[in-house]
Amino acid sequence: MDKQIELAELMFPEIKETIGDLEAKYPPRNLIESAEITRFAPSPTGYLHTGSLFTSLVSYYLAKSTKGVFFVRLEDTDTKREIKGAGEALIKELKNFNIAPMEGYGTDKGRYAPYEQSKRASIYKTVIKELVKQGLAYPCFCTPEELDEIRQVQEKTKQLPGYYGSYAKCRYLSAEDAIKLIKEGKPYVVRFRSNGNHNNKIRVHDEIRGDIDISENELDVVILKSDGLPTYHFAHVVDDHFMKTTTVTRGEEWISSLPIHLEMFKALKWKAPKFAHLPLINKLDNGNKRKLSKRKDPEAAVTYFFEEGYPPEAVLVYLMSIANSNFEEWMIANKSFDLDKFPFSIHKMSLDGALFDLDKLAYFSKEFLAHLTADEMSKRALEYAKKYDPKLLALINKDIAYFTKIMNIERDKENPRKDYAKFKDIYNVIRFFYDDEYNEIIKNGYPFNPNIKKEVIANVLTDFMNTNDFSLNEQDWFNTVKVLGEKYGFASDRKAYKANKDKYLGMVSDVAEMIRIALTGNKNSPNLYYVLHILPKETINNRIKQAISVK
RNA sequence: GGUCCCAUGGUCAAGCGGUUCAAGACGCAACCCUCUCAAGGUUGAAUCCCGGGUUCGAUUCCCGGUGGGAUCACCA
Repeated sequence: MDKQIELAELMFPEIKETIGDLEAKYPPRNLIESAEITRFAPSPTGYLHTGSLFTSLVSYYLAKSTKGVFFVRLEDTDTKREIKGAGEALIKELKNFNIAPMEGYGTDKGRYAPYEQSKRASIYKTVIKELVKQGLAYPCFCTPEELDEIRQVQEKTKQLPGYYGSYAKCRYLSAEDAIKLIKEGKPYVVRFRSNGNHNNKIRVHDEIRGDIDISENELDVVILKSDGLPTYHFAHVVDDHFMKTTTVTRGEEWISSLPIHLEMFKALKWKAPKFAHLPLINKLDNGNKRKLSKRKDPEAAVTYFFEEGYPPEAVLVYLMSIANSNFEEWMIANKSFDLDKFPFSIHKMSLDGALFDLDKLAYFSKEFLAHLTADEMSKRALEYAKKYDPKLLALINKDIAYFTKIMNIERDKENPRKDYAKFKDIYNVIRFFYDDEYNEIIKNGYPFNPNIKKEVIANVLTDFMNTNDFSLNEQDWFNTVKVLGEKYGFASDRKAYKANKDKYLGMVSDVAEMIRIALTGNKNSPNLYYVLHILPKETINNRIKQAISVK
């Protein structure tokens, strides 16, 4: 036993604290019993993943709905894959979605600091030192080649792969031999000594899946890498213990390593937190469902939503509709997009992974954008354009009041227009309002109906230009269009036209189309009445003249 | 391949042994409305993976199969 202590001292001479000291340093939280402490623990290896956003959303609202705490911890122990600045970017993106951590990394709050694992090395070592003393962890000197060999043998003989039992050579090394090897300067990792048996089944409870039967862990997993940093398995156990996490929320892919974590909690005599393994968000690929992949799917990174100009609120609402399917009905019943008011329940989570549905996102997004005021819409569009859409920005910058007027078209109605699912859509819909863009649109001609004679079109448009009354309300104005049409042989309504097609050149919709094409260069546009009231009168006349002259 | 998870329409899903002709939403189709479009309204097509049990009765419970997913690193 003395030898064990000697070994531990040799491995961690700088560590003077004990686990007891740490317990004193990180006392229990002072919260009501039902409060859930959740966390988001990303590694800074890239942009925020849509799946991570989903997990964060669930974690955040689990904490919020129980008056608990949602904190963020940076899992930056993989120095090889780490991308500089990714941690800050992750937080920024999270905050953009209004999922602001209440504590930890990215905030100035939290008494369980540090919240970056790279700064917690001494904590992990303190725990490992004690584990070594107790013989529950040991140094392993096996080389990658040796490990490879073991695996090959196991594969050939169809045995459970991994470092365990008789394959775990170093677990049988005496403390003396280990001391000798360390003194010789042999590089090593630290492994956890498992007492489990793969053939034993244990029943564990998952907050959203219920009971799961899994095999005990038998592997002597690495807990401290040769670079002195812990592996995920160990860091998770230590951090979630000392940070007092009550429910670990993470992706389903972690279920298979749950036995490892559970065994470590047990070995350390710590109470394990509850676990909630969330379904993965999938994507249909060639008829097969698969995990949303950062490499293949643009929507896997949340930056995609920013670039396209989906409002974060809509993304969140969509994600919530996946998390709690009753949310959608609640949202409709309460006419509210406010997730904070929704009674979220982790127990209503679906068990299998949803396919990411951009159509549905677009639907929520249209709803959301349509219910913004024109000023809000305009402001947000400007923010978006500044970052991602220079063409749109150029238009907005000409005259923001003009742009806001355009955004206001039929916005205050009971059923507002739903032209935009994302800010990226705006440019194409509204560019005809600007002369340069208009000229660009008509460069290749006007899409006038070839069945109507050019001079008829010219006559109608000229007459319209000379007689249009801008002071009328929408209904009265349109009646004047009907009258105008009748003057040139167009039926004033569909019924009349259908009843006697030979008698007419067309109907009022054909007249409206002429005006529309002259004014916008397009066959489609928002309600003409509003277009006429936004375009300057001079512009209207110029465009009509231009349309007539070009033919 | 071993292990684990999952299985209701194209998608998200209600359902939790017996009035449900199996909700609702998105999408799709048709029609209505309509100056076009975006909407809005109405209607419609479309689902319980298969096979055994248990039961008077299974979409619902159990078992097996099939299918899909996840995981098997000094990555998280």
